[in-house]
Amino acid sequence: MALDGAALLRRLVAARWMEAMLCGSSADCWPEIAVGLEEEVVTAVTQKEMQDSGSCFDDSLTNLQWLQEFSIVDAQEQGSPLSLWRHHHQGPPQFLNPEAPTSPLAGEPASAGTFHTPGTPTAAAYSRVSAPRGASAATACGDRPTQLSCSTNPYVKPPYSYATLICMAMQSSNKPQVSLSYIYKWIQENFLYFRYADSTWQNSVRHNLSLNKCFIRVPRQKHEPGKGGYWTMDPQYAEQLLSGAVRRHRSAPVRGNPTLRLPAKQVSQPLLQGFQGVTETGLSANAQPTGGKLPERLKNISPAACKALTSQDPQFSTSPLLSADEPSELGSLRGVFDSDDLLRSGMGGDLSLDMVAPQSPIPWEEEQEVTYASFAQSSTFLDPLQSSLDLEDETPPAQMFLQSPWAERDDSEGVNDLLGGPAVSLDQLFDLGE
DNA sequence: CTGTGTTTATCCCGGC
DNA sequence: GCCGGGATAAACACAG
Repeated sequence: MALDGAALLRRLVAARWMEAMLCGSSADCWPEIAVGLEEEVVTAVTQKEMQDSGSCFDDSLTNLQWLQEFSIVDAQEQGSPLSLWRHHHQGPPQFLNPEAPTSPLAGEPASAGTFHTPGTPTAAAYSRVSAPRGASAATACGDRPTQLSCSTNPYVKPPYSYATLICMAMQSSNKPQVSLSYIYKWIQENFLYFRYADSTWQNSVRHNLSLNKCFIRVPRQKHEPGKGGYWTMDPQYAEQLLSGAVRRHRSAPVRGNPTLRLPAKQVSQPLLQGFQGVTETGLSANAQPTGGKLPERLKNISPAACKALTSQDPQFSTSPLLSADEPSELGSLRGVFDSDDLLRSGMGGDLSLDMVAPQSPIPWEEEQEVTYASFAQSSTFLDPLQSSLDLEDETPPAQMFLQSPWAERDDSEGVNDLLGGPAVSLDQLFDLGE
């Protein structure tokens, strides 16, 4: 799959932007981020050009001086880094296109330790989980401790209800309906927690799909191979959600976090240290005294590998901020990264939401009404009966898609073709018109 | 057998 | 304290 410079930069900027947003003391992070980002872009583009000499790349895209001038402190006044980019380049960035992949994961695998989810950084506060205490603090902002993201920290359960997660998956698909396996895949791809958690969360997803009236099962066509049906969202309930019927997710019990149920004797030392760190920072009060289950993937991690993992991967890094004073830190962060501001800036043309979503999970936490409104108004959720008529064969392309759902796609075989659904821009989703 | 879908029960938490 | 929403767990049925 071709990865042009535009898509590359889009992802890198988005990823670094989210890192900065989630960086607790990130007021002056951007210059550092920009330097690193510029190096990344140049390096990647060079490699790209070596691989594909036929492609041309806008030099302006690698000029990140605008980014170095950006300060998080000024974010609320200036808008996003993207707005600054526009200011410098006097026009909409060309790398913004609605054909963008539906997740930043394609270019930024979780293993890279970047933040994929522009969700509000309330996840850590939500579950009161901190990263392994003994882990090194690899950060995106020099030696500053990094706020941990629910998307990159396997200890932090996302602050979203399962219904929300399902909605997010549905939205990201740009498809009228999605399969259960797609929902699984999307959640796992976007939230590291669910990669390492045991599969009980999948039961919860199924439970939610069945129980929640928002979700409608669309039977698979008889001639279609495969198991199960498709799931879509009822616009009627989306409307209800729009009217405020949906509440924000309450603080979640921590009992579901499998890493917190690990019997000490089964846990390799770095993880155990992390577990102890977790329990020593106030988590124990919330933790359930249930028996431990060690996620299979973690069971097989040798101490050495685990040590390497925790020392190299920011997702396992520790953050002293995520402890007693975490709420206040996150509160301030939430203010900086307030999604309403994000939307307002998008309405003002300062921020193209295409960059933030729906390619990736939206900051849902604070403005679910808004985002659910987007569902109500989105063409993504169609009449299931009508949708079923338009259902395309999922099998071969879907298998490919599920194996690499966020892989970069050429326009010629764009996501729309693959997904069989209409492309929904964020302008449509959020109805940003006056 | 595995994945999917449904149902029931229980617990936790926040709001009232 | 009660109630509702959400999470978790489990059992069961069904289809491929």
